[in-house]
Amino acid sequence: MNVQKPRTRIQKKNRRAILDAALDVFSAHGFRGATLDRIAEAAGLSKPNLLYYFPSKEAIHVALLSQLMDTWLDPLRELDPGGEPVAELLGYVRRKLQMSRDFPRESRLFANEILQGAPRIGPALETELKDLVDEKAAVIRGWVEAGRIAPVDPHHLIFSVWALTQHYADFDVQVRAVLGAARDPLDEAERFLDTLFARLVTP
Amino acid sequence: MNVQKPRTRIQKKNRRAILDAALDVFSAHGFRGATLDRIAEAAGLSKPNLLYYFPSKEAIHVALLSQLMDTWLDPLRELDPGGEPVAELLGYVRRKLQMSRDFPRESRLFANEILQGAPRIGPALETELKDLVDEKAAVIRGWVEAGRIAPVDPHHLIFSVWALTQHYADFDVQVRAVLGAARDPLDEAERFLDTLFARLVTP
DNA sequence: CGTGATCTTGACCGAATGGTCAAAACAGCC
DNA sequence: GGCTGTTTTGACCATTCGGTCAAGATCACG
Repeated sequence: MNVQKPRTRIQKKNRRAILDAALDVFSAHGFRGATLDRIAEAAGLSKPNLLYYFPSKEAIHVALLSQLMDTWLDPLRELDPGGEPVAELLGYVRRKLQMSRDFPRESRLFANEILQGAPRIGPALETELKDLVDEKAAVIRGWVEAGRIAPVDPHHLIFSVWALTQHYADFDVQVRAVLGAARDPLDEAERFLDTLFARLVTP
Repeated sequence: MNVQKPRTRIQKKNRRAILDAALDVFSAHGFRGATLDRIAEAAGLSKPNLLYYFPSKEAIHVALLSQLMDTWLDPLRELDPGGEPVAELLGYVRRKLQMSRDFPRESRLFANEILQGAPRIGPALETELKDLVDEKAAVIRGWVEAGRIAPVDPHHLIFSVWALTQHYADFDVQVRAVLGAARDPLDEAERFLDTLFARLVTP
């Protein structure tokens, strides 16, 4: 199976099922903690059948990560240099938080990878990621110099968006343990982060 | 070896060496990714010798975590209800960031545990951690109601301190990849976070 | 120095795990 | 129905890993 693009209906369906199952297992147990048997079971396939569609456990992991990188940066890509600065930044925060809500598994998969020192997507960080961040940081710096937002380091501003939004996905267990069952973390986070970033960047 | 407190000199030395080596390995590879052989090698002992001091891999991990929980909450414990609110909060941020600088391995160990759903310290989150946070949150709420700091949700304020400070330890690889080799992330973070929280809580 | 307790290790074990393979089952098409 | 390429699987393998054990080395102390 060195098929890059699934051709048949069955291939498309099974590759989807495998990647979805693998996302479950990898994000919950990390790369080493995940086993092919568990992934196979979750996907409703036999282990050899898994390995018919992907050459190795590593290949599944890489497939997930590279697929993730794309969508992961979308919220930042949408930051519009021509828009109203404060509204643009608050919109970015809201979009990023929405990703924590919609794709917590992806967030944890990413967190796991970075925590282990990014052995598989290290290179992509220094190219794809850095390039995009530098580009948007320049935009933000422009806004600062024009006096349209308060003076802040653009890179660390972006880091703070990542840290704060991803925290609610990655540390979900902790957040819920502290808040108690009655409260909705993500709902409250939306209001809190709105306030936080509004105070931070409004001139 | 059901010794709780090391008695002899050798025991003290070797248990220290093991826990330090285990911290290295666990924080870098996660629980499942860590092997007794690696830990033993890093500690300069043979594997059976390891298991003379600790009954199992799990026991080493638990020992690390419970030892960690203690020091991990120190910065928050020191938050003084009688102090000047803004200075107290900024001091908390600075202390917490200092922990990311001094104990990045511990931070990653903790992050790994929470990411996996806190299978080993889950209970401690809902008791020890929650109790402390609730207590300090009440203090902060008092400050808000007295008009001494700007109105913010105390729990999410604390979460934001955790998220922002731990991000620089846990996602170090990513931060460095984006910033480039010439910049010192922690140094810049200190100034940035000072600004951020000052703007957030100053009435 | 002798002796009992502490410490260390080589050899080994069973279970789990990533991966292989050849053969069977199946799908699509004439 | 028969043929070809695709899909599925049971049986199997080599390695890794957590953990055991019995015997030997070393230490503390009278």
